[in-house]
Amino acid sequence: MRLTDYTDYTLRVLMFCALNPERSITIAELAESHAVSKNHLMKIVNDLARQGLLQTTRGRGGGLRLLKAAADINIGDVVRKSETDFRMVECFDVNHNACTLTAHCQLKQVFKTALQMYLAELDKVTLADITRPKPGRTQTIDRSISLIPVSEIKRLPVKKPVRTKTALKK
Amino acid sequence: MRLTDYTDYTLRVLMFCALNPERSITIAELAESHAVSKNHLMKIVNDLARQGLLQTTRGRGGGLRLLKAAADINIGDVVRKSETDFRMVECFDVNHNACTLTAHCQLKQVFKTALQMYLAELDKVTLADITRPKPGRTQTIDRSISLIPVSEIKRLPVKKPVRTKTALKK
DNA sequence: TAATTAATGCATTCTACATATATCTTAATT
DNA sequence: AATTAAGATATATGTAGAATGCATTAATTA
Repeated sequence: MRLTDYTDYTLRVLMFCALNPERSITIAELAESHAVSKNHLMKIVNDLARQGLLQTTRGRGGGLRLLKAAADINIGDVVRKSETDFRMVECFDVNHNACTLTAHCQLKQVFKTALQMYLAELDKVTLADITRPKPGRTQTIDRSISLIPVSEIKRLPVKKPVRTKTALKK
Repeated sequence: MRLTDYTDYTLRVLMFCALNPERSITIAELAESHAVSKNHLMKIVNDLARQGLLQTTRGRGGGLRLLKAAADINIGDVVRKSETDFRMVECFDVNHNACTLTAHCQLKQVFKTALQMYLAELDKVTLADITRPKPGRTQTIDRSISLIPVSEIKRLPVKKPVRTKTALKK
């Protein structure tokens, strides 16, 4: 179960803008800072603009700007819109009443509820919440997000090997 | 955000066994009933056996049997073990303290909590819960799970088109 | 009008998941 | 003993969706 990088970058774009509200951000700048392809970011930025979250201006001096206050941008909403689907269990569909007899539909309900809990948690958070510097630290002057290159991240041993499971993990 | 079919089938195998506790289930039977490849199911069954959930016996008359009471099999545990990873946001890792300065790590925390909520919901449910026939219905005699073929399911218009988003969905 | 920036569409690559093939082991029946 | 029915294991192939890349167009401003 994972979210796409697309969603990840979507959030980063928003955060970057929220952290630099006084100026216009270019896609090129984001691309360099996050070590992602400009093209990929363009789609993301474009989607966000269509959603009314970003103002984009072309031409010299152009770039991106948040159209809403960070406190009015809900993370749950953003994730819901950037993920393509939330398919949990691929079970039966309406046109078969077989499922009313089997217990299987109860499973469906279980996952539905779990998903709701997940999203409800994200709904509690706004962009402002996650771009507020943590308390108990002297506020940094430059608030641009500094990130390690994605290329490096991918090499970190975060992921479990693969589904080999030749040996029973104790 | 989605779960794999692997997890889906894992649950179905367990449910099938739970619904037919009195007899031995063969992989061939499961494969036919669920319209999935035998090979795929074999891996699943094998994993479940390694986890100590299933007893498998080879040879004529062999098959599968649950090793634990359905009420003692927790859905959260099953899902945790069958999914390969739960990566939400691909952000920084320990060896970079940069993240302590940025707000980004707060995002990480948000997703971590959301995931916990999700799994906590599944932890409330056991295999017995989801194989208990719904109340308010005469209990069916044959309790084998009847499923429509996966091939058909896949054709149902459950999924959102794709991420085209050429037009702003209102 | 030249330079800078985003918009768009299409093509390509990559990867995890799903499926297939083949061979081996174990056990029961005859 | 031979045969058949079952699972075990390893390897290979197919595939859908995500991630990138490339090329062209449109808008804006100096």
